[in-house]
Amino acid sequence: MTDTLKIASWNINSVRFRIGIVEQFLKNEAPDILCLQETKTVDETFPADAFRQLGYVHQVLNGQRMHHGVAIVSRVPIAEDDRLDWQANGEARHVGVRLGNGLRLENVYVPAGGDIPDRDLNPKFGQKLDFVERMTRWSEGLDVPTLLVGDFNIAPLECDVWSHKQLLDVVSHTPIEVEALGRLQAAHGWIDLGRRFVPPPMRLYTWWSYRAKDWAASDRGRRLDHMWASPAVAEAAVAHRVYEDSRGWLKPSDHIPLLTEFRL
DNA sequence: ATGTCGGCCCCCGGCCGA
Repeated sequence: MTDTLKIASWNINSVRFRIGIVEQFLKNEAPDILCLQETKTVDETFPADAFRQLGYVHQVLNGQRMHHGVAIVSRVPIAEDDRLDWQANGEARHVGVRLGNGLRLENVYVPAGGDIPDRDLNPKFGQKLDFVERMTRWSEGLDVPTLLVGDFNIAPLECDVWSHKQLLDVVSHTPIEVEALGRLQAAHGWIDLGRRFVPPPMRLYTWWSYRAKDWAASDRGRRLDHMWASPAVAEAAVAHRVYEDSRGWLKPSDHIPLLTEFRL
């Protein structure tokens, strides 16, 4: 008997403000597990009941006041929850769990990194690079099948952005970030599921700025969100897609959900 | 350079971070 498992990841930009579209997404797609980033709430005011009513009774939260915050909600049991601080400053940017089948699921919100791509002029950029470096050290020591998902805030490939040339100096697509992300990927042999299923040079974006007059018409997107799998886990992935519809919904997040289906 | 969001509060307009 084969068992399918559908896992979603979404930077929601305030889970309380957008709980309505989260419910809509869960009703439409019925993933087994949803990983959220930028929940922007402490755990006490996380909309736990709304998720419970849709069957997502297993909830592992790592929230904080005002900014950041991550969560995993699930219809299947999750255990051994873990919260790592890859920035060493107390911000809530990671939560990990283990599934019943042994798979580890790690949900991360990498710092955006500010506007200036220079760690001397902009400490936030340095913190972002240091965060990715700590993830790299962590990846080197990984010895369990793992799925790493979330908002990495880096679009590595030329076809991951609307204009490679115009974004070379824009934080999220600078060579220094792309190289750091490359070292992270190599540290565990991570398989980029997005590009396994939508290979270059195909267009694949997960984020469109709120500042565009018409996000769909200008289509100035970036692929900032990712799902990376250990090699053995990637073998079990049978489908992957992004849910672009939700960017056009009322009061949307600027990010869209990613979905991967596994046959285990 | 701009644009638009959500959340916050010496409470509702002006910031911060994205």
